[in-house]
Amino acid sequence: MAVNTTSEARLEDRWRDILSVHARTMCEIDRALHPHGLGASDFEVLDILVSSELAHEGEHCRVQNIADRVHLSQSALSRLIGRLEKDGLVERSVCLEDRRGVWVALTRKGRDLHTEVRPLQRAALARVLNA
Amino acid sequence: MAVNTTSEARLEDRWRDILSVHARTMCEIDRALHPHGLGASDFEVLDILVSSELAHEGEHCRVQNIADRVHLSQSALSRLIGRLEKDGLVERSVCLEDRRGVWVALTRKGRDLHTEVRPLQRAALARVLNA
DNA sequence: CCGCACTAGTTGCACACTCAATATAACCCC
DNA sequence: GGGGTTATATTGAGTGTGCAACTAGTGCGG
Repeated sequence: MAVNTTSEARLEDRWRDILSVHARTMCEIDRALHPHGLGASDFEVLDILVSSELAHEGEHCRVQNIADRVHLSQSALSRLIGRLEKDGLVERSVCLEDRRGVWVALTRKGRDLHTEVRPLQRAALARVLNA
Repeated sequence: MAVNTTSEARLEDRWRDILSVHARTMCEIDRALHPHGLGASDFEVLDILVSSELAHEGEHCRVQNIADRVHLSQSALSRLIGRLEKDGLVERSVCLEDRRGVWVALTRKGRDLHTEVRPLQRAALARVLNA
């Protein structure tokens, strides 16, 4: 039982740690990106789109593919993409081969903004995670 | 520069890891506690109150002391305590020695609910963190 | 070919969160 | 001791999120 309670305590400590690091990093990223009109999740989606472009040369990416990589509900992601589109950072278009799906593609503006703010996000990561 | 880019990539990977573990654990805890009318943050506050009771024998705790331990804004915490009070789990009273502050004390119901759901939260932690 | 189950994405709704402003109380220094 | 500053907690406004319901499209089996 003693073992059990100490292992439980370790788990708790670890969880507290995760909570703390998560909160501080999130906050730091938001602070760095907010002046550019982006939140942490917005950047994450932009980042995924860029890396996806590099990976398979395609300019577009299904919403589904983004959803797999980001920890957001379908609806939150849908609205997030809606906001990015409204800001002219991405474009949506129906996927012809499966008309249930929609393609999401970066615009020039989106790509530019990403290259602009990427260093800021990385710096924020470094500040908190290397502390 | 090569060093720089790989260390950056490590940072990114670590961040992705934190994000993933955080999301899954949060979700698991919420799922376990929701049937009892609590969210993860609610439980965390209850847990803090219990441990504070054990620590210095006092039955009450300043809002400030809770705020130091939980990653929420002042206003979010105030409303959270308001909800707990509405549900009869805690009681608020003005702090006599410093009348700016307010005491927060567990009710019997709050203590009971905590002992009831604590194992569930621990189990959720174990499920995700030991995976 | 039609129906039926399944998948992809969006929308309505409720709710918790943050930021900024506010109220009240305490501290402090002249 | 009174006026300015700081500390503590609450409230108002705006926003993002998750759940559940919904629409549209696919594909399989009879």
